[in-house]
Amino acid sequence: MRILVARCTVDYEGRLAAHLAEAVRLIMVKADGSIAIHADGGAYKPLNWMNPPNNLTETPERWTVTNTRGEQLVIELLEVLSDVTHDLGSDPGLRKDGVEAHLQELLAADPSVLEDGFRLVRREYPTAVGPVDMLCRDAAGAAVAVEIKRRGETQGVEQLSRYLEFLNNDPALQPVQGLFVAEEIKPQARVLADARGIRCKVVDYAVLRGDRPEDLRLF
Amino acid sequence: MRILVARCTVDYEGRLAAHLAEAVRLIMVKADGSIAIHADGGAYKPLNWMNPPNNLTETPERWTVTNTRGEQLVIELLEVLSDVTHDLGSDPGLRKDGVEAHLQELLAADPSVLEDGFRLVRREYPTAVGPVDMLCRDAAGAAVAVEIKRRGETQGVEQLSRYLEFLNNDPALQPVQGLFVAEEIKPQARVLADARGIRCKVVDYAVLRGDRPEDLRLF
DNA sequence: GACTCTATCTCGGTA
DNA sequence: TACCGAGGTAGAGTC
Repeated sequence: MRILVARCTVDYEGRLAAHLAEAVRLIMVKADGSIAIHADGGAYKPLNWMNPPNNLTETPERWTVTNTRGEQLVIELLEVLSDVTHDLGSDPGLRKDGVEAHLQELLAADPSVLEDGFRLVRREYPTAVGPVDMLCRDAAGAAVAVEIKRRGETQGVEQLSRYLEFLNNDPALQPVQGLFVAEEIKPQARVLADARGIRCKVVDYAVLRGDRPEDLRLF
Repeated sequence: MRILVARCTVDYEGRLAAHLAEAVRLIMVKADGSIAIHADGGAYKPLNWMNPPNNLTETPERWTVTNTRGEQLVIELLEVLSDVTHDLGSDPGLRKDGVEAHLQELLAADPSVLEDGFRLVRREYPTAVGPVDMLCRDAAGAAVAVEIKRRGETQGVEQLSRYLEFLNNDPALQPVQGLFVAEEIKPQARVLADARGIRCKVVDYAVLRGDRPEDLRLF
């Protein structure tokens, strides 16, 4: 990884046009050829960047970075304050716990959490417009399509609506109800779900995993 | 900005749990207190990060970063290869041209571009499921809900469908037609719009802005 | 390669 | 502050 600190201006032409006026910034060139330009604020996003693969043409005053999609980044170097290179080696990568996939696994393992008497028919139940996260039968034997999200937004309700539209064309299943499950459900998503006759259920990943019994959450 | 290159392990506990095994990485500490940890690949995303405001507790072997939302990042420093600090000063920021907002402004300024006789009722017209980009009346006085995108995809059509569903419940407006406007409309989006009775209109930002007259685009 | 969906999305706007 | 939507979304998985 090459780390440059320099007073510079930057121009990007590609999916849109963007310009950075003169200032001191960090320019990171990674082993895969990617380039990122950071200011001294905002943890996550570089001001400008180019994803690999890139072609870098370098002169002392100007770097021109192009890629195969017709995007171009031009860095005018007015003053280089530092220019160092470190060999970082490869990274073992990030291990995560608590994403939507884990939520799905826990709910599939015990669907009765969603409602008494629920039993799982199939995970990733296929429809013509994509797979439903879970298809269940309730205590009365009626089919229920379950869509699971970490954050419940209107988009997820739309997704479930589409699945229900198709599932309700299957004589072996119909009528199919909808259940929208998330750790957090936004007001607009709830309004839309109500309008579509879809029920909502909020769950807690930590509780499902058994870390914190439900009654302890009162504190 | 402080730039550390170090062999380290990292643990994050917050919106989810994540772990990074031992490796050499770049640790960036910005003036606003934000922290980002980068590997030598992937231009954009740090492996781990903490957004400001943060509280950083530092010992030679361990950094503990916490914020007000109960998130915590712990960095175990096994070997520090470099530790430098640069004063970058403030950044004038990024100027962008060609985003959706600019498209909206130009169309709001002259809705007749969309169709002869169109006049604007209101931008960001509110509904229970979110605001429509523009509500217009056509030459005959009929209401038209307009959704504007840079890239027209099925999602945008779904969005407009949702608005229309609710707008058509308003006796003062109904019947409300839909018009989907974008610089580029994907085939699938067009098919879906047709199926929903929504009209499509392709516009060109440069032409609207007046840079390039329509007839010059033939070359 | 194109399409789909998630994300510790980030970031900006607004009520 | 919370909510909403755009983004050069990026990045991962699937077909």
